[in-house]
Amino acid sequence: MLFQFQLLQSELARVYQSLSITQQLHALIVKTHLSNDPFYATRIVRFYAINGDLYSARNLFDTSPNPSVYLWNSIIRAHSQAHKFGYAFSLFRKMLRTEIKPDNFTYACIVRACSERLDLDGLKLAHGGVVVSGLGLDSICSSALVSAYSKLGLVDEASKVFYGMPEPDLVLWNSMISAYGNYGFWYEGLQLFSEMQHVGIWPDGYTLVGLLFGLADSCLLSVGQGLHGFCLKSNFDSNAHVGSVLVTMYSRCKSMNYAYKVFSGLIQPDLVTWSALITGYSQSGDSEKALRLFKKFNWEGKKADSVLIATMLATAAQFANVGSGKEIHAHCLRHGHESHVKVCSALIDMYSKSGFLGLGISVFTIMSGRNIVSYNSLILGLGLHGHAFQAFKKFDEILENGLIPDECTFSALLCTCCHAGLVKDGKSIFKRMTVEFGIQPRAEHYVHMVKLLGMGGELEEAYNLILSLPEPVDSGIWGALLSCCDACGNPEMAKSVAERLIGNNPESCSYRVMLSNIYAGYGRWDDAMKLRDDQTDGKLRKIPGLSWIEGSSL
DNA sequence: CGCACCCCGT
Repeated sequence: MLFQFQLLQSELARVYQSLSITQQLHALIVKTHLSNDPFYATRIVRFYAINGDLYSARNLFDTSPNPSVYLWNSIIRAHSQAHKFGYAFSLFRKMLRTEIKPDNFTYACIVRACSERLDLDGLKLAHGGVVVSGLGLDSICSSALVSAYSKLGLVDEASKVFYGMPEPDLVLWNSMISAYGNYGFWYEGLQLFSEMQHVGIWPDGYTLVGLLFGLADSCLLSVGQGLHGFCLKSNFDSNAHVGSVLVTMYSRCKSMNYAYKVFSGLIQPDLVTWSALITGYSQSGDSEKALRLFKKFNWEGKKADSVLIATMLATAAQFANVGSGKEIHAHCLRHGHESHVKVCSALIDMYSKSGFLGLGISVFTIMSGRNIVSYNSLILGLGLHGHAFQAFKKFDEILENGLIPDECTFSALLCTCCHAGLVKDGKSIFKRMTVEFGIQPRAEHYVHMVKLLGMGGELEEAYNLILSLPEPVDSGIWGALLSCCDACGNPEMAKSVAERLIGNNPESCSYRVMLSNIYAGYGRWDDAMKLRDDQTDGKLRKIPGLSWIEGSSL
């Protein structure tokens, strides 16, 4: 019987995902009473989880007499990977009441779950649990904590965890480099890149993905090329993720020739990589090429997802003619993408930009399963095109239909007010959101409020609003103020605010990038380039062993 | 006997 289990298990590995083989295994261990051994139960629970049958997994778990820590971990992980966080946490609480103590894997899973459900309070509690359990110096928990804090925007918290570790392993270095990368702190990333090699840890594909992603928005082509050279030398370029982030990096730097070169060197570019390239062309204004590539993508029998479809609709919106937009619309009806929020709002956007707002509204009208999310898309669609009155009418309709507006609804309404310059209405809807609907404003709401005030000429009030927020203030909020200053013809204020930010964060380059992008957006190329040069000026030389990065050519 | 942490697109 044991032999039969092993046979079936190898069969399972061969066929990759099979619910029926899992069920056979399950039946087998029940028949042979092997299900009393948590080792077998653990494997089956995992197989059920892979096949998305949480009900059977839970059933097996509940009938297991002596769950081991492994079995607990797999059932908790099964639920949290399926985003059933409520079940995952209640299982965890149940586990705490048993003899079995959670281990580093349990906490890593819980920590990750907290970050995915954007639960900072939960994360802090879990962090406390980690420390109390004596796992504060565990590398697996620490990596999970670094990533989780970074995902919730708390890079400083992440670095506190990182620097608390006496001897970080490769994964921990990677987590911290990615954390910096997520927020465009490329300089900090490169410093770690140098340090890790100094202490004898060799980077892998993850390291490079984190570094390159951090570079993508800063338009530092020479540094990107240097790292690209490093990838080639270390054979990381065959790594699909590295290839994908290289395409993204070059695309964002508007260097489509390089992006295409990397792309065509990949053996099997995946959906994400195709999207990165197509988006690159679309964003660089070459919508013809983006459309041609999308057709090629389809000819090769590949399946687009809703994100790519939304990108294609945005691409089609760039054409004066509504024809290709309608083609993409037909494509998305054929493949059932029209139920996606992003696709719907892209459709509404595409039609209204092509001069057919009516068609956009009818997309909303005929779509099935209209909910608060679809209302949000429509409100945003109306708002983006200056139909503020209709947008507010739709808001009333939401309330009349007994739907409950969410934070995105208010985001769309605030955005509407921004576009229409309705400062008073914006202020009042912001107040209603917090007072009447009890919604805690998020960074995006403040971004809209800052823009609303700023574009209405009340730069001082916008500035004071930001100063009244608790630290750390999201850099996007500052970015909104900076672009308002410039748009209001007050680039001097932008400069002084940005310089103050740069002064307060001398080690961080992201504010330089922001100010540089503002200058670039207004065609002030000299100012922009100077700031970008200032980013690297002398800085790379300060990092030991990295002087090769700049000026290395491919 | 063995679960695992880090990475890509608007």
